[in-house]
Amino acid sequence: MPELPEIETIRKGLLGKVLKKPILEVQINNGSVIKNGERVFTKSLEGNSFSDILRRGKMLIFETEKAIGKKGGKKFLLARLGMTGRLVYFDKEDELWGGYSFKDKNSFSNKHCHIAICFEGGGVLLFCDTRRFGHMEIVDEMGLENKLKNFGPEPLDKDFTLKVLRDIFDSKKNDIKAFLLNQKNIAGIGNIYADEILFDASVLPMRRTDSLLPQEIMAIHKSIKKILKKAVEHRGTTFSDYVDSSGEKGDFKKLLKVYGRSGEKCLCCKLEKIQKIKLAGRGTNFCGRCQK
DNA sequence: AAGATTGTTGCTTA
DNA sequence: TTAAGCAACAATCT
Repeated sequence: MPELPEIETIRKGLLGKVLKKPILEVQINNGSVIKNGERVFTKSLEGNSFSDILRRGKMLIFETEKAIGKKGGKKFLLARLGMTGRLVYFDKEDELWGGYSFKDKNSFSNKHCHIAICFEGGGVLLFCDTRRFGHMEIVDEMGLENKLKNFGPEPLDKDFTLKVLRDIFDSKKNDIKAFLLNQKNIAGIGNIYADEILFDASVLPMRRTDSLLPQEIMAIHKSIKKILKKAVEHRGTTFSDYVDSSGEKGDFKKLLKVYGRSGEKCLCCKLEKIQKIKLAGRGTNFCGRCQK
């Protein structure tokens, strides 16, 4: 599942590949992944280029160079990858991991490849998504502002202090697992890292937020920073589908301590087996001995 | 062959 | 007004 570390890895990879390159054409294989009309989408991109790529939580923001359209103002391409979305870039002559290719007009190699953005010089950015939870969307500055309102703070920013986290906890009463998954509280944490963070902080996922002791909140704050930072350094986790913009897998899977390890022995106490329950509608893995 | 997989939204309820 | 809880979505794998 692409979460903050995976999206950040994709962002950094694409920065060196697509910036400032003129977009020659946009090919659409399956328009249902585009929230705009296909014409608006294509018109906003063709003849334009990307001047920067930003990230907010799990959302990628491609800033375009030129203002296009009567109203004026720059447009932004928003990309959300959902569960199985991929954004892969390759030059025409390259063979790509997973067997994707895009050689000529309307020749998508794979039915799960939905959009191809073709650059001058032969480079192609492909948006693929088997389960189609992902979306792409063109917004103007107002639209972008509205989207950004839905996100809590960026957990790896310096501004995300212990005090900030404490303030977000105020008036919340759900379990800590659901709290971490809610993008309005903190941006970018998904199911894998929520479980890993809580294991690292030695806090049980079903604990109510209003029952947490000050030192437990401190531990959670520390673990959020630690786990996400380490996962970014390892270029994310590939559990099933995730690959980066070059088609490479992430390296963090070998450092997972609870996610995907239910029934196996806890790596910390080496006694208890990792349990799996359902919380906030999601599979939730934890050690009943190490987490309190 | 039914059930599990998860990010996000939108609806209902408190 | 704000938060919690949950179903729905989509396709594939076990």
